[in-house]
Amino acid sequence: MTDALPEVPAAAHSEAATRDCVFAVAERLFAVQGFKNVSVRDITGEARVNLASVNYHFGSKDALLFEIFKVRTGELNRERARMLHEATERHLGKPPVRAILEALFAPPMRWANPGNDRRISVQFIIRARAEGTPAMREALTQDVGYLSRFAEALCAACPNLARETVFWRLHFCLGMIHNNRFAEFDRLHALSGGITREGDVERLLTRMLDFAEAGFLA
Amino acid sequence: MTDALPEVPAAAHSEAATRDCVFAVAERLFAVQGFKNVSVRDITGEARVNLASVNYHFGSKDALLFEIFKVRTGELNRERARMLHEATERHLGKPPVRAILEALFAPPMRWANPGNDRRISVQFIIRARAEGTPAMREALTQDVGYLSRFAEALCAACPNLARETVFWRLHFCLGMIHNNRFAEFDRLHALSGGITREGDVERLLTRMLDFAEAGFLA
DNA sequence: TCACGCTTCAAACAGTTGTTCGTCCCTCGA
DNA sequence: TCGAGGGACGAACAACTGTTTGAAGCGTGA
Repeated sequence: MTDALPEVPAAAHSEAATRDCVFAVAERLFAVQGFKNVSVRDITGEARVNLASVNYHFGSKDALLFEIFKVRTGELNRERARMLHEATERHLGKPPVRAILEALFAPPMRWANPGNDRRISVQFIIRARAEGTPAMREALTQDVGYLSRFAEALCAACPNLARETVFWRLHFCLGMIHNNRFAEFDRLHALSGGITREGDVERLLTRMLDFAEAGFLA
Repeated sequence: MTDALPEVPAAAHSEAATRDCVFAVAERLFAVQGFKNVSVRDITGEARVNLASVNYHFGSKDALLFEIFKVRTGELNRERARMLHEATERHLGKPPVRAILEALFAPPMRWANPGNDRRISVQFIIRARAEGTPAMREALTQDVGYLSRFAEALCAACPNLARETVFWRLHFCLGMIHNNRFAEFDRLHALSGGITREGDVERLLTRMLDFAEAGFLA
């Protein structure tokens, strides 16, 4: 065991390099292994920073998780809101169902494109939703704001549907997204005998929109 | 702290009462709090049995989780297969899409009915799928058998669809089910302002079938 | 009555966890 | 040149983790 060479001494930059590095490594490890399966030592070890860095820069391990969650969901929701806004303008205030759903589906799907930097962020968000802490769940419940805009747009696009029905179908659509985890893709791949490839994200997005749009207009 | 009264001394029955009790308590705690958030001491404490019971009866904490998972998924899949078989006979070997999807959706939805004993089992399965251990993921991948029967039935019911498309849409349907967690219902309830009640499970099942059937026939 | 098995029990084990402490380094402004 | 302060560092802490151990309790059949 002579490979414990310190090499570069954690890059003693004056900027907040260690903080960013901890953030990035933690996001990746959390996304792949889950929150409770990753220790502070795993993070600081892989990031080649001191053990105390997490508590110094973020306060606690839970606060680190919550910070990543806040940042990433904020980015995602802003992008979704932007696309919904564009669709609203493009369709003169009354976007059709498919355009609304595209604003909901496209950002996470495009970010999850293999090779995209944000791919791991999407996986983090999906996992965080599944095994979130009480603090995160509360934040999600209060964060209902951006989603309600989608709900209202859908209600306007489907005036013949009861509001209750629109909310349920929106719930079903969210389920379609949140099921797009690595493990689920692997399982689908095994089930289909290998004919389902997720390489072409745009194609998959079209598939999801076809399915969800038809379901919404049922 | 004088309330540590032993009361009934863990019910020294001759049958495997402790084993069953550990099984039931562990299932409930796992379902509500997640696997890593529940310690062996939490389980044995709530079950009022000795700490070593888990390792004695199940071998390890992981093996206990895996055992619960095997039992519950086995029950669920058998019920699904039974309903698919019935639908196949009822429709003379060619069940329509809706009947197939009902065989897939109805068992977990009916079990999740408030007041049903199996409600907590459904929540356990959903959570286990989300944060499963590698052993469970492997079991799920090999367990593809019962699902492939659904895939084949759907292919037969939709001869105009490409097989690839059928598999993807089946994947979307599974996402709709797996999103039915307590936390998601709470969030939907907050989003809709309280108009979405999950009390009537049959109604919800109908909603899911309406949505999924239309999506499949798109 | 004895001895054998299955089960339960209290206690301890060794390892890991998140967090905190005091010290050192290095940079920037006076 | 000096002093100050933000940051990194190694080390230690106390709590909790899953698991193991050896003894004790227990009912059953000989």
